[in-house]
Amino acid sequence: MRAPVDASRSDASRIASTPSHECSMPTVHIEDVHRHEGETVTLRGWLYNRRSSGKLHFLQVRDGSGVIQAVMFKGDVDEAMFDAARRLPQESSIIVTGTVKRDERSPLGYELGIQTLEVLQEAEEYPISPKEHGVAFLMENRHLWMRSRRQHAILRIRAEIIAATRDFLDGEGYLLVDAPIFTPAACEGTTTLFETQYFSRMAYLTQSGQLYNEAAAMAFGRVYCFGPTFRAEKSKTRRHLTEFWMVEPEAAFLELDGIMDLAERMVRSIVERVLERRQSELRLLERDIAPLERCTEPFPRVDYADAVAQLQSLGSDIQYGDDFGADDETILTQQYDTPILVHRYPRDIKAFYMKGDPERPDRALCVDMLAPEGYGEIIGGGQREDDYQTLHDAIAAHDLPLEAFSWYLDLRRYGSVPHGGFGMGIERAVAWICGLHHVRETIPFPRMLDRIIP
RNA sequence: UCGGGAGUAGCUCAGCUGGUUAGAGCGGGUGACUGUUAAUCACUAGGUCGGGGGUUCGAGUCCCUCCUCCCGAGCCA
Repeated sequence: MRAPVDASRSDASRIASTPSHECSMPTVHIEDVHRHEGETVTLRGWLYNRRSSGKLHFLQVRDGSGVIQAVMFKGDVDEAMFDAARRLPQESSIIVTGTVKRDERSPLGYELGIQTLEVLQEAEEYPISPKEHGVAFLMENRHLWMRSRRQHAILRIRAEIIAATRDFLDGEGYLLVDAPIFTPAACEGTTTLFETQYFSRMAYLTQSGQLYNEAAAMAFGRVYCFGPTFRAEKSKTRRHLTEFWMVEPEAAFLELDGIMDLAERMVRSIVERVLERRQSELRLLERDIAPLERCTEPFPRVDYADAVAQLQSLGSDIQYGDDFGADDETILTQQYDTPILVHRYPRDIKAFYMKGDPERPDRALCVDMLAPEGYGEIIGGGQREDDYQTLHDAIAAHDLPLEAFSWYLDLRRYGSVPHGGFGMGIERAVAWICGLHHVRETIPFPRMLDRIIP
């Protein structure tokens, strides 16, 4: 669909020299131009930036797959086209046809010698200029900020991490069985839930697919769910979103050591795949990849009590029984080169469904994976309580409504087995792997305490 | 929710102990330039100093209040 032409507006509408967007020349994506050296091709995209030098214009053209410099010589095109190109605003939508030329001066290695330029829409003055901007302004313009190189790199790595995660779990024999988003009650009593009207009653947005995953694991053995989760906590930190994506594998007959093995192998395979396929994106983000490359080494497994003792010797005032503060996590992970697995936290600070450690009854068979470089917890999981009466009592002790959990208790009545799993927060994993300061850039449209627009 | 910080041109910021007509760079517009890489150079337009109230001869500047955003804590993935 072409925008209506305003005859009074400009030269731009007059320079259209091709009758349609389906052009006679082969239309290619910028990421593929290296396969068309010497050929005349058509690119469709947007004007990323422009520089001029008298009788030639350098148009940076982007099409989502990459950016290429298209060069227009005054002698090669008619005067109206040359003049229109000179005044074409940033982010105008365009179709350019020209010859692909190898050029050592180009970062891409190739340039396009322009023969024709068609303007689909002359953009209004674009708010994001190729200069510095503040985070608040960029977040307000997130729908446009997505067009920038840096955001492309991050969101491509996000997609790679998601693909790598799914490929890993599929390869391990785990079946995708997604959990619902509307839920009747809390999965974990502690966290604040978003309420929503569900016809004549209230419902809540899920904060974890785990309970449903346990049902699926009893049906299929090894399963995972992958979807958005919601936390209505008033957390304002660089690690928190109110809507975030989580992948949660869960398996029957999987006990704590197996859970830790699975988490470690999964994270390693994700990191290796990003290092293998997203080198250029990591480079653009100026990510130091040395810490990522060390993830091929085994991840240390640290007992909670040993971690507390270690923290105390490093000057923390943490006491046995406390959860780690943000500083504690940072100090602890700085002692290691790889992610670490901290296991067997006190039961009192963990959710009701965690299974107790038979050897140390005050502790749970649970594990958190803490990323290095101060990125904190990226995985939390553990073995689930599989005894009917113990679970029943735990639900009651946490003041949770038993009737809402009757189906969950059924899983302990009909062939209960030891089982467990974990959840990995996608955005935290992306922030760590990309080396970002804040998770808000790791998701296309972040939802935070004070931001729901755009 | 608590503790700190910030709101001045489209953007990034300067503006001193209150003083006359509020500045710069970038971006926009106009012009110059045949290899620019956040191009450069010249000229030019652009402001309810976050909103409201107060103190004062006089407020961008001081006080009160509200709003928005940033950083950190708690909680968590």
